[in-house]
Amino acid sequence: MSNPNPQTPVQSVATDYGNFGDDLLFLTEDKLLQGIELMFFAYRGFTADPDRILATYGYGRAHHRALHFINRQRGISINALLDILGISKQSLNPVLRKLIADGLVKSDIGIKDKRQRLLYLTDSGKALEHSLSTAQHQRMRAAFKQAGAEAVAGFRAVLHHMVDDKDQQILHDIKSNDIKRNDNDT
Amino acid sequence: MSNPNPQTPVQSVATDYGNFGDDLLFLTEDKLLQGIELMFFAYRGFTADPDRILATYGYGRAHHRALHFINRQRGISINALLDILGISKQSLNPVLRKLIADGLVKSDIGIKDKRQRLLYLTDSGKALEHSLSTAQHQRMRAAFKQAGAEAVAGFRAVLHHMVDDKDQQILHDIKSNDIKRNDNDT
DNA sequence: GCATCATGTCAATAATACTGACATAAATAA
DNA sequence: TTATTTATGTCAGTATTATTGACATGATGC
Repeated sequence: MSNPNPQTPVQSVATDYGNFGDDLLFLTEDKLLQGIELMFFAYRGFTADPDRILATYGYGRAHHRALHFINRQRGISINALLDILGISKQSLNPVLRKLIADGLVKSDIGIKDKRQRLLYLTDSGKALEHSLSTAQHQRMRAAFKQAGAEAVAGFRAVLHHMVDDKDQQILHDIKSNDIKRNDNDT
Repeated sequence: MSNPNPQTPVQSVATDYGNFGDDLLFLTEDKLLQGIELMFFAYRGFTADPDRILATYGYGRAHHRALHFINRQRGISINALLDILGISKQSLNPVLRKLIADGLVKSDIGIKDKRQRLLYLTDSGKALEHSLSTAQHQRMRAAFKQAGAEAVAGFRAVLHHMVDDKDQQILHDIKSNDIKRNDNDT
């Protein structure tokens, strides 16, 4: 929106280097603008299916995120979960309290450090998490399939570069917690 | 997360067709899971810079979205804006009221239909919107540049397929409101 | 004239976040 | 051992963004 009047086209390249050819056309202002709007609408699609399921159980997106990362890192401590979620403990508290009260999450006292509470999904927690991730996987799988393998690699590359520096370490840690895979990772 | 025990790797292809080769490895469960987490962290990065700016002015993300789409479709009606944002008029009301009271948005009576209120940014509205979009463009431009033109095409393709059907028309309408461009779109 | 439409507004509620303050128990440093 | 720090839990107060329901006004269209 640096263009004061979008009724008239601006195809200038959005760099300090000037435009030396069609190879930089993907950096034009209108391409960036479309990227922004795609992020907005795609994220809405991304959350739509889980949101519908959550609503029927009386949960929200915050519960989803907690379930997701507890499932992802079984036995995660409260502090580690707070770091990933990027919220205050006072914000997480009622979410976690409800999940524990409803029997979806259990909290064990830490082994090495007895101050810690280590979080796990119960069977019903796993069941809900599974139904949420299934819905989300379906949409993503469909998008991946339609776009193709090469597009998916591009999608991953761009998103990865969009993640804030402070979150890169978290993202890395989560992945290194993963199973060693054949490593076609990029 | 359909895998009951993520400690053990599952490389099965996430389709009904079975795995007939490495060409479908981009659809494995762990690739989908990474895609989901990338969306989560990338969206957080995507909103981080504008959020910081908005906070200094006492505005939130809802104000940002309103400013963005009013700037994008100058003279947009309340109803059209509500359709894009996907919220109730009661939710938009206080947001818009504040933006108008603060002199960032002005609302004119419709020309053809005098019931309508057509929304425009004032000069100071344009200024704030510009500072927000500049921050967001910078991050996206950096991500685009680092990932490269081909990756950006893939990013766009995947996100486009992730947008909900009900939003595809909206996305299309917004784009067709754009200036005719050389049309290297896809 | 009368139903419908576009908008505005009030009230009540909910989810999700924040800060500040204080408590407890465990670990660790002095 | 004592003192401090750390991990967690909780209460109170507040803000943003959303919801639904209800009602009002003025313009449009039949």
